[in-house]
Amino acid sequence: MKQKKPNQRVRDGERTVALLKRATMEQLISNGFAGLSVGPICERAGVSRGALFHHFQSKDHLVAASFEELLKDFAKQMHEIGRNLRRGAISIDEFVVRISDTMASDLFVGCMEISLGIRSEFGLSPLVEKAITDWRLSLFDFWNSTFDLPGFDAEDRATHWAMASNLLRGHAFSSSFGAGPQAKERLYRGFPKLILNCAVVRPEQENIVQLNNK
Amino acid sequence: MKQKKPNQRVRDGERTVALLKRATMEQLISNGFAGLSVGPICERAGVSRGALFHHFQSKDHLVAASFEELLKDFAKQMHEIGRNLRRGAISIDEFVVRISDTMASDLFVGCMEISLGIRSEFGLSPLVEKAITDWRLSLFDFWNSTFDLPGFDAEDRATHWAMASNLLRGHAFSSSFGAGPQAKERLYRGFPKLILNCAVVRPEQENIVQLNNK
DNA sequence: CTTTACATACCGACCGGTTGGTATGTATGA
DNA sequence: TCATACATACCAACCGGTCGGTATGTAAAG
Repeated sequence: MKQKKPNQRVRDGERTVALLKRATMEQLISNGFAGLSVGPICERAGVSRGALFHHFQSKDHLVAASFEELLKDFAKQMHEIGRNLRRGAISIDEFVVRISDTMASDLFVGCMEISLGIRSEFGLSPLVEKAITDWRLSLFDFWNSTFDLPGFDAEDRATHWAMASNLLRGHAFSSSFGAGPQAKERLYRGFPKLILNCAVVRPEQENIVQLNNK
Repeated sequence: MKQKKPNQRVRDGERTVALLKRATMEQLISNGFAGLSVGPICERAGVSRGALFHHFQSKDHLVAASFEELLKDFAKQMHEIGRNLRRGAISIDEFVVRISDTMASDLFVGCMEISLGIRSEFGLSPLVEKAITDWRLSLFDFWNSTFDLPGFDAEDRATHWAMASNLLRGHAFSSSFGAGPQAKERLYRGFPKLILNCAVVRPEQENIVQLNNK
């Protein structure tokens, strides 16, 4: 009988791992890659150092695992926004506001930190490589499944998404850098004009060819 | 007798300061903000710790001073490219290649590192604030003095530059992140189409209203 | 032209504190 | 009894920064 009585002592590996991953991303976002030390991470998670190194063979492995989850969350949010647009739940203007705000959120700060981090932390790089590739594909997939671009061939579509994502990335960067509130308004005006004038929202029913499953 | 025998000590303050600033930016670019320690910086510069702290009251002051120079170099390069376009020394296509390559260079990696760094290093932030503001103005100035945008009012122009710079920033970021070579080609195609189709290169003779002198 | 005095440039040992990682011990549950 | 989950104490390496002392340049005094 697996009666689930409330434990005093928490002895739950999965929970500890989840706490550690969440604490790692919080610490990364608030203190940067340079301030990403195991001490504060453990404190945040309410877990001892021993527990950390019991579940992860090194700090890099913890960081990589946490980052992977962050990327998944990120992609999930973008897909969700696209789905809402196709469902008609939000307008195009609202769509633009939401994707740019998502891009300019803490999630993306985390991505930037890691991206710069792996330039010098050679041990971390191979651990996150695959997650980043998957993430890129997933975002391209989001764009393709949200918009149709009549008359565009494959390379045109790739260029179109490259420009759209560059715009959002650049905005995200300057925005978490300390740009004024006008920056947002300008993106809300400029993005649809430059990027979406040739795009058509795919109808909800349309079945999309998935580029990568899962 | 003041014979100039081969000295152990060089004794040239300006030279030492310049060496330290250069070494700091090199170290920042190659090892990131997290790897920006005074030890390696001194080693690179061929100078002792004592000399460093003789000329700079803290590491943050050194970093700020170095960053300031990097931003000036950066802005100077952009202005130079704009001048070459107006002189007719380079084509529009060549112009696009050069500004996007400059944006995607090590100089910008340094900017990103510092930008993220000041999010958590509160001591550094006030030391670089002014330099960043000046840099922003200088780049906007570069854009305005290079292109005329017929029919655009002040806010339109600001939005236009915001989009152009966001595109370049986003490209720079993904490019130093590990994007493939197609990313460049796509920017070379997409940037003129989206951004420059409504812009006219100002003639060389035209006198430009300077937004900020120096 | 010397001698003396003093400011500046520089060196490298050293300090307290923090880092990622480990070795060891203990509570828990099957 | 025995593997697992976690805590604690500890380590060597490294961190930014300080300090006493030395080399060097300059300017006034003799």
